[in-house]
Amino acid sequence: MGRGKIVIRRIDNSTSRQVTFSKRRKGLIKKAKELAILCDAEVGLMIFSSTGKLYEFASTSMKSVIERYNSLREEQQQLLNPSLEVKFWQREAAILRQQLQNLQENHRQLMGEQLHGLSVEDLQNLENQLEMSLRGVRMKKERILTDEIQELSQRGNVIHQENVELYKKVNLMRKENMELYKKVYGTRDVNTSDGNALTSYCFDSGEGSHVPVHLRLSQPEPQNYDTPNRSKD
Amino acid sequence: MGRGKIVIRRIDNSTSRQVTFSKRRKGLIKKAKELAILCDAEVGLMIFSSTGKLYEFASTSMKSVIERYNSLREEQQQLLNPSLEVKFWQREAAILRQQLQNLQENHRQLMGEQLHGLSVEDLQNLENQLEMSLRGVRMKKERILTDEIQELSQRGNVIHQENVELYKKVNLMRKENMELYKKVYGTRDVNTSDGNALTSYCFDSGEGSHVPVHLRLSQPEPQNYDTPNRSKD
DNA sequence: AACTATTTATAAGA
DNA sequence: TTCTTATAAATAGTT
Repeated sequence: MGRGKIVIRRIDNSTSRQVTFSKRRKGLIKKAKELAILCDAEVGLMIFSSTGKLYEFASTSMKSVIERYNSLREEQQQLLNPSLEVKFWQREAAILRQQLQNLQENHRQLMGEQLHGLSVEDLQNLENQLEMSLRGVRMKKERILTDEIQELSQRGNVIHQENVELYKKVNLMRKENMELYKKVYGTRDVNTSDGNALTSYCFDSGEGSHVPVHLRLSQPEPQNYDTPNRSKD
Repeated sequence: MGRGKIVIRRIDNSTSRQVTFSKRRKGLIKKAKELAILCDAEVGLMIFSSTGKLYEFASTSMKSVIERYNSLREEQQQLLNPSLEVKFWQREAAILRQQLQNLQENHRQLMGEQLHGLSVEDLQNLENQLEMSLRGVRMKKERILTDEIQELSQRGNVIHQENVELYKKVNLMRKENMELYKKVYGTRDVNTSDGNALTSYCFDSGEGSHVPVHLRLSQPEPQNYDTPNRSKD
């Protein structure tokens, strides 16, 4: 991650070590912040430089982090206030914090935003009605859209069928034209004769290959589009 | 540092958040280790996941780091005599308990449980919230469907254009055929002559009018379906 | 959990 | 210390 690769081992040069400490400490704290924010974690970081200077970061407060840590590492309770009452409240707060976080998680998953000051007896009925009405609208709209897709597919198929029929006719007529042409001009080279009658032959044979390209119109696609729609819901 | 740039903000998706937590926690601890080794520093790192699980790193021992930290924060420790500390945690617990109750109430309301004393204003808020949560999914689905409709419309139009071109060719060839026919059979009535050459003429003139029917294929529809989507949300 | 295209961190140099 | 730049490393999105 720099001009050259380095081995992770104590930097002998004091100045270099100081510079690297400064850079990396900054980077480490930045990453600790990002982790706390991105992942909703509580992070505490304490760094003592080789000269004894303290640098710290805590997503909440170092006190809170240490208390929490100690409540999970009870043997270190002695480091702080040994009062039983303090312990009691620490544990209480830890439990509450845990419950709060669990509930927040659920709540966010449900709504994304917070609701305030609601408490009414018919709220459940109302919510159910609301959801049902929204569901109805949604289904209706989807029905319309999928119907339209089918309609379009069918129209496309019909038009394509006509396309195919027209090609057949063109080919048929070309053959007839050929024969009539021979009857008119005998075995003479067609390219050297009256161009007026020939333009249409060349026209057709030159472009005849580009229609079949569109033969597959909307036959497999409607199914393919449907599947992701459902899996995304 | 990844396939795309990200904004440092809580990751909404729980699975993504967990994966990212796992990756970045590992990276953060690695960097803490490196800093301690490279720069001869004493580092302590505590990470509580959003589910409350503790991950820690200490270059020496967490006990040592916390002791050192506390000894450097002694002035603050002294401010927190036992009685003050108890008050601190009582306050902490009270705040958390209040938050928890608020959240629990909201949660129940969302789930349609616990219902007492509903006001119209609260109801409106709830309705809006529910609608908002549904909006995202709905819009995404509709986007997919309307995209598919446009795709089908365009394909239909392309094929229709080919159809029109083919009709032009057929008419052109019919004219040429007519003239050639006259040259072969003179002014005799065409209907009494060799039927082989005639079938295609009748075929075309009989069906020439039904293609323009499909000209309007799905030109106004995509816009019409879009509008109600927005007004309904 | 592995893969890789990208972004980010940072070693070296000024 | 801070800036710059070439390069190593981390990691976001994907499979």
